[in-house]
Amino acid sequence: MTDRLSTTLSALADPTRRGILAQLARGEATVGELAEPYDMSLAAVSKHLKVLEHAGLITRGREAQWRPCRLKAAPMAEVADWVGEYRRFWEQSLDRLEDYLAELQKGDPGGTKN
Amino acid sequence: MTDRLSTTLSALADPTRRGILAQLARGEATVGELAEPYDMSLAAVSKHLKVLEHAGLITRGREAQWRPCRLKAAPMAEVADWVGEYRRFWEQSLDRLEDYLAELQKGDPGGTKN
DNA sequence: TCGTTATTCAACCACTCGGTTGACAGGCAT
DNA sequence: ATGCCTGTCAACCGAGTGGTTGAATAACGA
Repeated sequence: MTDRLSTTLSALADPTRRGILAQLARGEATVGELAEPYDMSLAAVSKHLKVLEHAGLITRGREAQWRPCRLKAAPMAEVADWVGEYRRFWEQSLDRLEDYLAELQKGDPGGTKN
Repeated sequence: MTDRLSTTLSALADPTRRGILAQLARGEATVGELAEPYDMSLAAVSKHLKVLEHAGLITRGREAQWRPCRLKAAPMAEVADWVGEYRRFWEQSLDRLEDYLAELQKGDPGGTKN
C-alpha cells in the first residue's frame, strides 16, 4: 500500500480524521482543540494527526508548547481526479433513475414501451 | 466505522480493488478475468470483490458457473461531493504556488514586497 | 527551581486486513 | 456417474490499526 492515492484514501476513511479536517477547514487549531469534540485520549488524537501528516493532509508547526495544525488539501486533488474518472458511470445511472422516475410521472406504467 | 462514506473510502483505499474497478469500467467481467492481472489467489480476489460488493461499488449476477461483476459507481458520487467541499482549499494553494512561480518568473526576488 | 500545561512516546491490547491453503459446492460436458 | 471448471468458505497467519495507560519531553509561569 505504498502508493500515494491509497495512503490518502485510507487516511480519509476514518470519521474522526475527516472530522479533524473539517475542523481545520475552519482554521488552524492545536491538538487539544482538535481533541476536544472526541471522547478519546489526547494520545489517540495525536496518532490520527500523525496519519494525516504522513498523508500530507496537514502540517504541524510549533509555537511555544503548542503544535498548531493546518489543513493541506492538496492530496485531495488527486482523489477528486481519480473519482472524477468515474463520474460518467454514476451520472449515467442517475440519469437512468431520473428517466425512470420521469416515466412514472408521465403515467407510463412500467416504462417498457421499447 | 459504520458510516457509508468510510466504508466507500476504505474500499477504494486499496490498489488491487481500484484496479478491479478500472477493469470493470471497461465492461462486465467474471472473477477469473478480474483475477488474471494479479499475482494472488482467486480466493484473495474473491475477498476483494466481497468488500467492493459490501460497499455497493459492484453487483454480482450469476450465469451458469460464472459470477459476472458489474460496476456500480453510485457510492463514488458521495466521495466526489465530500472531497469537493475542500476544492477551494487545494485550488487556493495551487493558486499561491502559481503566484509564487509567476513572481519568480518576473524576477521579483523573494516576492516579499508587501 | 518547581509546578503546570501541551504533546508525544512506548508498551500493550483486541481487532481488522490482506494474503495463503485446502476443502467444498454449483454447473457444464463427456 | 465422473470429472472439470469456476468460485466460495473456513481456518490460519503476520502485519497494521485504533484505542488505552503511564512515563517522558518541552516550554511557559510563579
